[in-house]
Amino acid sequence: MANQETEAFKTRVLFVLAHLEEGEITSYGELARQAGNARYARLVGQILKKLPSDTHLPWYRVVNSQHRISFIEGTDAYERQKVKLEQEGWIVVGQKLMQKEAH
DNA sequence: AACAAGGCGGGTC
DNA sequence: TGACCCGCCTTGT
Repeated sequence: MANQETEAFKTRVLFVLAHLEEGEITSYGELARQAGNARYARLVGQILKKLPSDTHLPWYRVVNSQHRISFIEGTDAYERQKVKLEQEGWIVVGQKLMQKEAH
């Protein structure tokens, strides 16, 4: 993938991310797909990882395809994401994310 | 230059 | 359900 293309891809990823609404979640693969390259899920992870810690972007609305938080359970990052999601109506059952009201 | 590791995903057994 | 493997691309060493 050419450098220029990579940049464009990143830009689209951030754009899609910025437009996720409260309570909505997506996966790395899905985000990659929406940004135009379904097979760059890993790249999405790297992009999110590099976001500034004070970013306003909803990085926490991105989970993996099994609907699980990708950080290792118990780590700070994991807890931060969990808290954020819980504030938006999600709960962690077992390791899986589920909506609080629906069922 | 070579290799390992990553906030992954899909498929198989 | 869980443990693998394999493809993907970028980054770090």
